[in-house]
Amino acid sequence: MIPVRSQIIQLLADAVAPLLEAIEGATPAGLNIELDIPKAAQHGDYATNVAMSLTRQLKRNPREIAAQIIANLKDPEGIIGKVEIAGPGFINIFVQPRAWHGVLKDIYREPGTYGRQDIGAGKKVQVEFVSANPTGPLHIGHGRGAATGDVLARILMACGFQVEREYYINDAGNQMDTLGRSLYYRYQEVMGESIEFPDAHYQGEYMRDLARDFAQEVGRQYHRTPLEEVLPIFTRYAGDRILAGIRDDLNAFGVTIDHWFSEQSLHDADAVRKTMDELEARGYIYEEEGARWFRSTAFGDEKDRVVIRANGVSTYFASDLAYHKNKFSRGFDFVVDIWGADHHGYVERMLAGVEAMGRARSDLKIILVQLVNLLRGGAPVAMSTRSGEFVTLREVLDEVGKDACRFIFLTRRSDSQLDFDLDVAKMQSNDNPVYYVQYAHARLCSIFDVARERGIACGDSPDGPPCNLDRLVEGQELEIMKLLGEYPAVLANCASALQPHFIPYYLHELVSLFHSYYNRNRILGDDNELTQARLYLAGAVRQVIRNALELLGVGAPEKM
RNA sequence: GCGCCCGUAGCUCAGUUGGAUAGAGCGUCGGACUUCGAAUCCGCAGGCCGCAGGUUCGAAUCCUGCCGGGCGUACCA
Repeated sequence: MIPVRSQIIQLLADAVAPLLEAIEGATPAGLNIELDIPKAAQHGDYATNVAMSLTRQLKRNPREIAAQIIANLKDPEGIIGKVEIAGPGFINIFVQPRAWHGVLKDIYREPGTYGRQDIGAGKKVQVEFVSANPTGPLHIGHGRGAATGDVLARILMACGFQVEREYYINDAGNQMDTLGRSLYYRYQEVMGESIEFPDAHYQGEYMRDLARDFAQEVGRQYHRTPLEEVLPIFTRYAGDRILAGIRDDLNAFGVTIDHWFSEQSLHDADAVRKTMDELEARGYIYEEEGARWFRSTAFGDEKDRVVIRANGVSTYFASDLAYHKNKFSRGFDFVVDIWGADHHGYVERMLAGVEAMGRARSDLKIILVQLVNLLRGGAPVAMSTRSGEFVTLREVLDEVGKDACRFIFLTRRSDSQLDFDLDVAKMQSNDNPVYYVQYAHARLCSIFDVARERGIACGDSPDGPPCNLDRLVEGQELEIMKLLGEYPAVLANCASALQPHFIPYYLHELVSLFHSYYNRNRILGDDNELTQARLYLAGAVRQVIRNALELLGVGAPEKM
C-alpha cells in the first residue's frame, strides 16, 4: 500500500460504499475517487469532490452527502487529522503530520524501485517509435520521437507493463532504389566521372562519405558498370550503413531498440497479400477503377483507401496493415505507435484497419509528436533530407549534450510544437532546467559526503528508523514528504495519458522545494537527533530524484 | 474548401477525464555566501487564459461560431 494518498482514497471509498448500496443500480466498483491537492493550504492537504459528483445518483445536496461520508469515515491508523466540508461540497482533508513518515519508510524499503507499481498487471505492450526511413541520418525531429518513445517505454515498464521497443524499417519501395542510385552516382564521381546528380535524390554530404567508404571497400570494380546490373548492391550497402548509423546515434542518445522490424520481411513472407485476403474475406476490400480499395469508411474514415494500385503494386498503407496485423499476432495487449505529427492524416485509416482486423480501436494508441523547429540564434534552420541541408541528431548531441537534449524534449507535451534554438540551449546551459535538477542531486550527494567525513551515522532503515522523525516539523519538511508521496501518482498519470512531461515538471517542483528548504535550514547541525532526521529526509529526496532521472534517461551526477 | 493540432505573463511552456484566489522557467529590477555546493535562495513587477455566445452550483478546461498559426488532404513513403 502506497502511503497516505492511496490510503485516504481507500478510506473514502469505504465511507462512500454504504451510501451507494442504499440505492438501486449503483455501482460502487466503478466509482473513481479523485483526490486533489488544493492550491490553498487552508483547504487541507487533500480535497475531494466525490460528494458533488454523487449528487445526481443520490439526489441529495452535496454538502449533505459530504456530511454523510465524513460520518462513515473510519481511520484506524490515525492518518487523518481533521476533515472539513467546504464551499459547495468539497471534503477537505488535513493529514496527521506523522502519517507522512510512511512515505519516507516506503522509499527506504525499496529505494531503487520506489514509484514502481503494477497497474499494467504484466500486460504485453509494444512501443514503436522513430522508424525513420533508412535513407539518411536521424535529425532533431527524430530525436524528439526517440526521447518520447523511449521514456514512454520506461514509464510503462515502471507501471507493470511488459514492454518491447520496436523500430519499423521502411526498407521496401522505390525510395530504397533512389537511395541506391544516389550512392551509385556519388560512387561514379569518386571514380572520377563528372556526372549531373539527378533531382529528387539524396544529395546530402553523408552520401559522398558513404561513396568514399564504398570505393575503399570495393575498389573500381563498378566503375561505369550499368546501373541496372548493380543497383541492389548499392542499395543494400547504403541501407545497411545508414541503418547502422541510426543505431549508433540512438545508442548515443540513450535509446536501445529491442526489435528491428523490416518492411521487406513482410513482403518476403507474402504477409501483405495474406492480410489483403483476410480483409477481403471480411468484406472490407473491393475493386474499382482497376485498383483495390480498403473500405475504411466503414469505421469512420472520410474516404476509402487504395491498397493495391491499378498497376498491381501494393501501397505503403497495405504494408502498414500487414505490419499491424503482425504486431497483434505477437500477443501484445495493445500497441503504441509514435508518429511525426505530419502523419496525422493517417491516423483514422490505421485505426480503421485495426478494427477491420477484429481488434478494438483502443488496442492501437497513436501518439503524435509535433515537429521541432530548429533555430540557431533565433533564425530557422532549413531542413530537408533530400537537399541534404539539415542538422543531424548527432550534431545536436555533440553541441548540446544528451541530458539537456532529452530534458528539453521531455519537458513539453509531445503534441505541441517545439522551438529548439541551438544557441539558446548552449548559452543557457547553466540555467537549463536539467542542470537545476542535477545540481540538487549533486548537492545532496555532497551533503552525505560531508556527513560521512564528520562521522554522522545516516539512518537508512525502513523499519523503526534510527532517528526520530517527529523532529521534522518544519512546514517545508512536511511538504517535501507529501510531494515525495505523490511520485507514484505522477508515474501513473504519465502511463495513462501516455505523456512523459509530468515527470520533468514534478522533478522541478520537488527540487525547487528542496533548494528552498536547504537555504533556510541546516541539515547538518549541532542537534544530532535533528540532523539524523533531516538526513533521512534528504536521502529520500535524493532517491526519488535518481529514480525519476533514471526514467527520463538523464544522468544523476554526484559532482558537477 | 474539408480535417487534425495549437492559441495561457515580454519570451518558452505547464495546467484541458469541469472545481475554490490561473502557475513555472527565462528575461527586467532589488536583496542573501566567515557556516552542508550561490549552477542556489528571497522579493517586486508582469494576465479580458485568441474573440463572441452557450451548457451549470462552478469553464483556461465541455459545445457552437469566428479570428490567427502549423500540419495534412496521393493509385508517395
